[in-house]
Amino acid sequence: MRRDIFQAIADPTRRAIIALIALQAMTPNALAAHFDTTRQAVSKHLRILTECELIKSDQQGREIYYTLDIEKMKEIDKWLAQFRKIWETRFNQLDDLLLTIQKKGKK
Amino acid sequence: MRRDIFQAIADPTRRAIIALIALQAMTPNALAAHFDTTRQAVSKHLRILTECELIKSDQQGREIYYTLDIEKMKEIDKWLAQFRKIWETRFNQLDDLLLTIQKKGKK
DNA sequence: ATTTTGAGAAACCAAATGGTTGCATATATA
DNA sequence: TATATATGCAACCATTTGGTTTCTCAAAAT
Repeated sequence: MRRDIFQAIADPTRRAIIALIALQAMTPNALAAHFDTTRQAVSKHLRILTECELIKSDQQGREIYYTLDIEKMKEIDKWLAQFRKIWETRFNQLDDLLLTIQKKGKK
Repeated sequence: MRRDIFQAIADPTRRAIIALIALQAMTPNALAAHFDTTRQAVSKHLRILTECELIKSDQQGREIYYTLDIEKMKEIDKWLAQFRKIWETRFNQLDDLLLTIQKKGKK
């Protein structure tokens, strides 16, 4: 049973859940209303998200509010950093190329 | 058969493949040498990565070089943007808080 | 006190996943 | 020309995944 952020965000429903609770804490019932699945299925997604610490739960009476742990989301960003370095370099290369073309046009 | 970038990067072997060919184009054989699996298994990963357009192939004789399509990687970054907005705001809030504490200490 | 509501856990199921082995094919090399 | 190498594809398999239904439990509401 792999349980890392990348596996967690692989499922579209889980990505939608993340996007929803990023805006405000929500209960499983309220979340389930947004999807074409049972509350139990949503609960399973919440368990997976909890296990990889992307979300936290906060019980209030018989309701449980789930909130996003934005810090954990940064881990995806961290992994992306190595590639961002590349695409920024490429962008600069394109920039240089455009500059060269411009110079040639002027002379 | 879902086939999107998020599902593609869910597998650790595929993430490793992406990281490797980000540095330089590689053949399936060369890639397989880095993992504890058969070349065929790596080939299947390459097919999945190709299907979601994260990589491109470039045949040279009997060898096939695979390269990363860095543009596609930006799509992950685009999805992250909505959350980056949040964590930057939170960071600013913390910043404001620290500033307030500092001011209180001085008066 | 009884009923309703919100939620998680267990048992089950079909489909997807990641791997293997064996095979076919095209390109290099002897 | 015969052989070795690089690759992709198909068939198969065990495990994981995402869903369902049923059940239990605790907290509100009646």
